[in-house]
Amino acid sequence: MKEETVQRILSATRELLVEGGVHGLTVEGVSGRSGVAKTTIYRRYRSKDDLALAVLLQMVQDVVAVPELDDTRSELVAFVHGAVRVLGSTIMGRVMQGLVSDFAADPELGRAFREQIVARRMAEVRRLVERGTARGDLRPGLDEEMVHDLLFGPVYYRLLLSGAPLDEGLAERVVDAVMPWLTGAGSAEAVRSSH
Amino acid sequence: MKEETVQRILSATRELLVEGGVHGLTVEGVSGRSGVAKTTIYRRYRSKDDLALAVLLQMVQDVVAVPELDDTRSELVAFVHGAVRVLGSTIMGRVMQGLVSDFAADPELGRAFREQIVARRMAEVRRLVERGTARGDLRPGLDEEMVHDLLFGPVYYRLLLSGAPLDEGLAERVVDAVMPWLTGAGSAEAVRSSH
Amino acid sequence: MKEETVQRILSATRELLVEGGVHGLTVEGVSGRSGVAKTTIYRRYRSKDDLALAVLLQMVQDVVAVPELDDTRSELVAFVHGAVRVLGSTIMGRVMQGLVSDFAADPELGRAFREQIVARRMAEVRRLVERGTARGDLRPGLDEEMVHDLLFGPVYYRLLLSGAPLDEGLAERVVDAVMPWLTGAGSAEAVRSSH
Amino acid sequence: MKEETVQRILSATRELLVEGGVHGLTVEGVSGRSGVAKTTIYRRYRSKDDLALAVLLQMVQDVVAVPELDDTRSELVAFVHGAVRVLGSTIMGRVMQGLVSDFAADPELGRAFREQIVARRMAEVRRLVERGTARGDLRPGLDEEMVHDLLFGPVYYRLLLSGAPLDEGLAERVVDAVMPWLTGAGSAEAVRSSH
DNA sequence: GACTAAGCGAGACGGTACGTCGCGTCTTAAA
DNA sequence: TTTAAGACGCGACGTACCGTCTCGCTTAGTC
Repeated sequence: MKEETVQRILSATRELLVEGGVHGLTVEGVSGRSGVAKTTIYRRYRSKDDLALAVLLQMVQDVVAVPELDDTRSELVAFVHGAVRVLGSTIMGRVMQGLVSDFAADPELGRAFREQIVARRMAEVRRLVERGTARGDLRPGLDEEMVHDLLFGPVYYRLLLSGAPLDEGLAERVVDAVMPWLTGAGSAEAVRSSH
Repeated sequence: MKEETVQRILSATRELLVEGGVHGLTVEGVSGRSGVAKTTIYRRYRSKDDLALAVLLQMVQDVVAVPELDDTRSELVAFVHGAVRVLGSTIMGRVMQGLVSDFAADPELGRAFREQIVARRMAEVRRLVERGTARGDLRPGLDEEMVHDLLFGPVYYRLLLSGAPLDEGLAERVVDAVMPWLTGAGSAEAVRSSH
Repeated sequence: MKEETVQRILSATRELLVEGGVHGLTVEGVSGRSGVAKTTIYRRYRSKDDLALAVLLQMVQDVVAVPELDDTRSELVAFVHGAVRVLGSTIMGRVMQGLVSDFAADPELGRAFREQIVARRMAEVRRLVERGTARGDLRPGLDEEMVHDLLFGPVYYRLLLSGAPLDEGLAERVVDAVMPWLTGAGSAEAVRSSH
Repeated sequence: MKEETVQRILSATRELLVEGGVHGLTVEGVSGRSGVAKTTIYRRYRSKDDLALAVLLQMVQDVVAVPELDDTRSELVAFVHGAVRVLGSTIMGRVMQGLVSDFAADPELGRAFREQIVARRMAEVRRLVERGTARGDLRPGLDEEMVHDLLFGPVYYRLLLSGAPLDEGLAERVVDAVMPWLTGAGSAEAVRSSH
């Protein structure tokens, strides 16, 4: 399969996504704009969501990587901030909004998304948590999945449901809210016994 | 419009939502099953999403209410657990999955959802936080929106993206993770200075 | 269903048939030329062959009728000549050529053709033969189906296979060749014993 | 082109024709089943009909030949019966049904068919008529083309249009119906003057 | 025995049309 | 007036084959 063809498809897809989101994306449109036959597109992508996902994955490749910093809090902020930025100021936000319903409707697609994005993010969380624990920044015994959900849940909640802005300080505010639990400064037990 | 007609429409809609989610919901189907003409349905609901939203709102009416309990932690757990339960074990989960993309695509719809559901939940959060602060359960100066996002973000993240289960203990785990921050047991400053 | 719509469809179909035969007939083309949506066409006609058949039937309505004449030979000539003329000098010839393969491929279509055209023609043959026998023009005991096949077989053979022309005198030549058998002037037995 | 390749192509074609007629024949299918590349097939056959015709011709090679018998009637019966049999009980019937429309659509193809099959049959008719006339079995001055049309027209009419069966006795019935005219036992003039 | 030229397999590709789905609009007649 | 009934235009879907093309890999035939 010709590499050039793939690139033409993805470029056209990206353009159409910018212009009208996943909703405005049609295989016919991509075919028209890219000059690639509809058949050829279907040869490679099962559906228009598959196409959109491909673009999304292309954009996310580097988002997951988090540089090693001095302290865990900064690393977490950088990590979350990566998501906030890409979701808030690129087309990825709109694409995510448009795709999310299809993750549930098309199991294959959902699986792809979870494997490519959620799982990677999860692995990164695990790595950061381990490093943080080793450093003594974090308390031992953390439930990494919960860490993950708490860090990114709020971000996606805003993007998908509440409509609240993904602003600059968001990542920091989220991390700071979770930090006390992460460090164990105020354990659940302590809290429960505090009244 | 006759009340009975509305009820027949909504019943049929609910049935179809159960059977095939938002994706399997078609105005034609509702018309066929309810015996109400398509025209009549369109007179009342701008689109099929509008219909689905109507059903969703109907189901949510009572979900937001949280009984007054002895301590704030229990109240929060009850509050979050309400969402976990309704999203995890009724059709509301599937309906939400199916609707969420349309909230971004159809502004009117998104606005309706935010006003009817997000805003109510937000108000409830505000009420709980105020009461908790008054009681001394919570520290003063909390950012209610962040509280809201932290409590519900993880739940929706699981439902919509990670596919992780909405299990029984989820609400409690989330609340316990946020509590330290809520009580101020481990302030961000404390954390930052802890290394 | 609006009568006007049907007429627009059939007119466009007829035009396209004239221009390119059944091969050049496409539902999309009919839709484009008639201004009737493709969907609507499919609502009424199962396939493009069904469409072509409809046009063909429309043209044939009056072909089968044969006026009552003085003698049977003239009636038969008129009958066969009707077919020769319509197949040789209208689009019906091309349409028949284009459809015939589909009669075998699509049973429904073949059945329709046989019921609407073959069976009617057969009935007419039967009528003519009976009248002829009653008159004394024809011998009794004729196998009407064989009469039918002998009168029209050669015409269609030329149209579909040999490519020989459907000229003016054809009907007469065919009838005259069959007449001896029809009248019994030279019975098969006589022939067999003649050498 | 290697002879073996041709054979593999034709075998696969024959199989596919058996399974689904001309309609079920696709170049892609032939390529797949024969293991011969599509390109190679197109190098040799202009279209799928060309392919089907090739198979058809291969089968017909020996059908035209008629053994010399004692009397002309028997020869004609044998001749017609050859066609009835091959069309009625081998794939040739289905192939003919499938190809006939293409004879009109593709001039090249139609010409090939007429030259290879119709013309040969025509020549054979001419030969039989000449011999029959010489023998005194047939009257002089016969229009051989009409003889041809009358003998085979009914057979193809049944195959292609009326759907009537190509049964055992058909050839004999057809020949017996034409014999009076062939022998001149009842001349057209006689018939016309008979009332 | 190496060297070219042709024939071939593999399969990507542009293209046309297919027949289907569901949308939302519109018209008509009855209640 | 409101409704049921349903025809309609429309846009897109995903599929099937078509016939063309390019690319290496054989495989002879030629020097």
